[in-house]
Amino acid sequence: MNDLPQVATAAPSDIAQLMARAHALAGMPLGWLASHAGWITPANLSRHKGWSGQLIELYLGASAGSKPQQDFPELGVELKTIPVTPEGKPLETTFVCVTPLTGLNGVRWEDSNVRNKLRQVLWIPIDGRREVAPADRMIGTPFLWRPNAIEDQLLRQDWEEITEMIILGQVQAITARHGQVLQLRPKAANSKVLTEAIGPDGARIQTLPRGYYLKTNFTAALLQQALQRSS
DNA sequence: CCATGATCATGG
DNA sequence: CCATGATCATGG
Repeated sequence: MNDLPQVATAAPSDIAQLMARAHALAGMPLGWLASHAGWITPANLSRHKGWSGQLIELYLGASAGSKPQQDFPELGVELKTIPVTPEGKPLETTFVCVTPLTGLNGVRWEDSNVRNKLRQVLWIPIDGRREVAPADRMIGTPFLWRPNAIEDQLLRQDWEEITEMIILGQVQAITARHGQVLQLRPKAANSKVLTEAIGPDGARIQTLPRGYYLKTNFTAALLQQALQRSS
C-alpha cells in the first residue's frame, strides 16, 4: 500500500521516486491534500485556475516559479495535470507553451519549445467536473508519456504548418481550427495585451500573444492508452 | 453540447 | 509584458 502523500522537501532524485510520489496521490481528494499542506481550497477555480497544478507541484517537489523550462529539468520531465470525467475523457485542452512570433526563421521542430516540453510528460488526471467542488475532486492514476513516432509526426506536422504561417505574416489568420492535434490560441490576461509579430507585408506588427495547446482528441487517446495498459 | 476565444492569479 | 499554472463562458 502507498504511504500517505507528503509535501516534498526536495526535488525527486530520479524518475522512480517521482512516480512513487505521483502514485501516492492517486485516490486523494484535492481538499485533503490542500489542508494537509496548510492551503485553503477555493470554492471554485474561476479565480484560481492554476491552483490544482500548483498543489500537485508542491507534493511532487517541482521547483515552483515561472522558469521557462521543464518542471523537473534534471529528469527531463514536464508535469501536466489534466481535468477529466470519471470515464477518463479530458474536459479541457492542455496548454503547452507560449510561442515567440518573431525570429522563427530556421527553427526546426527538433529545436522547438513545443517538442522540448513534450519529450516526456508526467500526466496527472484529476476529476475536473464543474459540478464537483474542488475539495472533493479526486486525483487519478498518473502515467509517464513519451511521444511515439506517430504522435511525434502528428505534432510536427501541426507545428510546422502553424510556424510557417507565423513566419509568412499570417498569424492573424490562424484560428484554433488549424492543426489536427495541436492548436494555437490566445494566451494572455485579456484580449488587449499585445506582443510583436510579423504582419502580412513583412513589417513588424503588434498582436495578441499566442500559445500552443494540445487538442482534447489527442489527450483523450493518451488517457485511453494509459487506462488499457493498467487494466 | 463543446470547442474557440477570452480570461484569472502570481512572480519577476 | 512575459512566463508559469490553467479554466471560464458563450457562440455555433
